[in-house]
Amino acid sequence: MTRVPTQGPASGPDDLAHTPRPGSLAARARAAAAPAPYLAGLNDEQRRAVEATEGPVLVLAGAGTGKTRVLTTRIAHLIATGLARPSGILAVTFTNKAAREMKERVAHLVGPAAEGMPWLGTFHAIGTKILRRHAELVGLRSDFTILDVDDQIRLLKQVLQAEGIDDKRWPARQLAGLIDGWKNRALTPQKVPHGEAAAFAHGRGAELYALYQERLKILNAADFGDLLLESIRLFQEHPDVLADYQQRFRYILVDEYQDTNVAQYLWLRLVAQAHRNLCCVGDDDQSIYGWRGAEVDNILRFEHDFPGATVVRLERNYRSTGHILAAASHLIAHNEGRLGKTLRTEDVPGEKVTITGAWDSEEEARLIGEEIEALHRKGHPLSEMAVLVRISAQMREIEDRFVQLGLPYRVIGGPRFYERLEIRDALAYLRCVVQPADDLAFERIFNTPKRGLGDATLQVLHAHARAARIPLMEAARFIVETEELKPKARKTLRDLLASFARWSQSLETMPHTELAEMVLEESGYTEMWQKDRSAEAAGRLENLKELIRSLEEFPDLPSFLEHVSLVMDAVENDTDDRVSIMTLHAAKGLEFDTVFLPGWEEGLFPNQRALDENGRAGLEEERRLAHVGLTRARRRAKLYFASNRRIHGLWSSTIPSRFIDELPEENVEITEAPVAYTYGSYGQSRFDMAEPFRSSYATPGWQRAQANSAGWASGRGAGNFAAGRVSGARRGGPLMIEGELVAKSTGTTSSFSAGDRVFHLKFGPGTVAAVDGNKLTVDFDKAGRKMVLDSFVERGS
DNA sequence: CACCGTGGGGTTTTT
DNA sequence: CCCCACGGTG
Repeated sequence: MTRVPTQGPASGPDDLAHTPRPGSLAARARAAAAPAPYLAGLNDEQRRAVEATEGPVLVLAGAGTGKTRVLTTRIAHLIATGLARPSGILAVTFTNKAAREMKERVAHLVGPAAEGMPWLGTFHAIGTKILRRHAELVGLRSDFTILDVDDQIRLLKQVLQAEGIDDKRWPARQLAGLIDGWKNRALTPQKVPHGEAAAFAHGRGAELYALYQERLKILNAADFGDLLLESIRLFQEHPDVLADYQQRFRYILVDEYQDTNVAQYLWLRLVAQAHRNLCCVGDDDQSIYGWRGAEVDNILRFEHDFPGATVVRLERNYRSTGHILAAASHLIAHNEGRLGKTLRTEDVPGEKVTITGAWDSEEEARLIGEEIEALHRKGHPLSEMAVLVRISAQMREIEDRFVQLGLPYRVIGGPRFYERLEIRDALAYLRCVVQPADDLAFERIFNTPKRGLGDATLQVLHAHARAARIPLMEAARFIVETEELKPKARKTLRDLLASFARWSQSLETMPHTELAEMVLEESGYTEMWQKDRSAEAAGRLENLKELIRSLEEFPDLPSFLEHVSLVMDAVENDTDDRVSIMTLHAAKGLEFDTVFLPGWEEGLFPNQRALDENGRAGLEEERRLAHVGLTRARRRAKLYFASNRRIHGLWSSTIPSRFIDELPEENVEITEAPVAYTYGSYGQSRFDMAEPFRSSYATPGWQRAQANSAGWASGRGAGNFAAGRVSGARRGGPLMIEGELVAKSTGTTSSFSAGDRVFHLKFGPGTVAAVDGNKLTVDFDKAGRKMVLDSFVERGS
């Protein structure tokens, strides 16, 4: 158990603040030793982390201990001392926001010298940059497209369909999840463990994964996982390329190391091998992305993986008051798998963490609203308050209440700008203009707005595209010259193709913002929303305008699209005074004066599913989440639990979270139970007991949770054995994704000649009258003379 | 081909 | 309870 001094005597005036007062002993000593201005104000450990430039370094930085400051100062130090040029430093973050922030802060410290830190960015951005330079070595072209999750699922659906797998029983989404997980662990299709592959479509998981990868290569596309996985493959298969980057990156820094997954770890290890100047900063107690493939083990094993590593612990917290820090530290001390840090603060004890029980979630929302209004009346800005929830579904009730109260709020996270329907449609148009071979983009918009081109038309396009191994739009160009489609569809499609050809031509001659506007206008996309009478339409039009506006910040369309596919968030400059509402996950890295934490109930938090699926590890991750939540607060942390909550529409009674039991008595204050609550005879907790603090695992909460999870487990997992292989679905050579029409043509030359007897699926038997490239004029026995594509006929008698 | 009704399923989320 | 995706109908 970690002991946390909450109000011990301050050890000296210098410890009270980041910056020693000028003239103080410490300041004078520092000035004498090394007058580098950027080092001023660092505490001893922070300074050690900055100055230990050589060899592997692990900085264990607890919440609020100045982690970003250490990273940025370290970069400044490397540049200022001449140890490295900006281009010789590799600095990796997880989010674009973190990358942006780091860039700004480095620039602030070292001025224009930091310009051009070309290798500061997210894992994925850096992976992309490297891949584009050597794309041909991994079977891509340098202009490969990056697929988002939507595209990925659409593509997988096609693969499943082609393989005759019922995507009801085996959803593409699920397969996408599996593949994602495999990629996170750097598993290529060949390396997927047999047992795991068996979990999908009767053991065909790995095979489908392989087929998906083939399709990606054909489309000249990479998904997010590939950005890393393919660069690993590049490094492994081309040691000369790897050696080049190893030499280039003299110093490597990694932020949020606890969030790295296996692929990222392998990638780092490859790149860091030569100089071994790898500095990882992280906090094992803030690892909350295990479900997404993050491996806490990476940080726990650092000293083992990089022998001789310097380990620096940053334990002085500059953010929270004593009570909050003590509560958070005691809570996290219940975890076993941790490196262990003892957070200290020299701040005042401050207010105790409050715990409030509500009758139901509605009352909980009401109490939070009232508290916020009370604080606001006392002069606390709303922007310094946040409500942090475990799952997004909790937000609506809170929002409803805030709306009723007229309390301004903003939801952080949620569907992001570039994920909105209208934005993705607009982007798909632009992708088609820039990259006519982008099949997934074309499919997305080819009937948006509705222009009468439906599934039937799409199937015809697909059939020819596959047979001829050409992109959809190219296939369409052939098809509109024949009579495969009904005249109406043919004309519509021809017009659409003509538009795209025109737009693509304007790429060179027209400013890209104007072009984008023109595309949306002429395609009828803008008009579609103008005509729409629904409530969202106006907002969508606004968003489209915003999209055009943001285009101005880029030199051309391709660089804009690259940015979008890697950076899914748009920068918010909302400076209004509003309360923030977000999930605990979204809150990592942020801080507020007052933090409201509703929903601390068994089943919700810790989340039942996390417990069911990951047992003890799941529980520990939930506890880290609780720790993250508490440590977001500077002055006030307010916990809530409800005795009744609606889960999937059904009311059920709930009991307080075991995490509440794990908070030390002396740091919390149980606020007056609201009247309604005393009527409830639900779930005993320490709130109605004489002796409140017993072992957590003996509480009714724990026992009930156990009972529940047993019940859940037994109710699951039956059935799933009937998918069967659809008979007749053939699988051919590597490029035969679908066992349909036999590929005979590569696009322009036909193997048919006049007089051949042929059979067409739609028109029946006939005789070839003339051949023009891949187009045939056929006299059909029943349908008369038609112009068709050779890929739609078979040799017949 | 478009619309509407039903049914199933429903953490957390970045890149 | 609420959102989505699919299947049937006009």
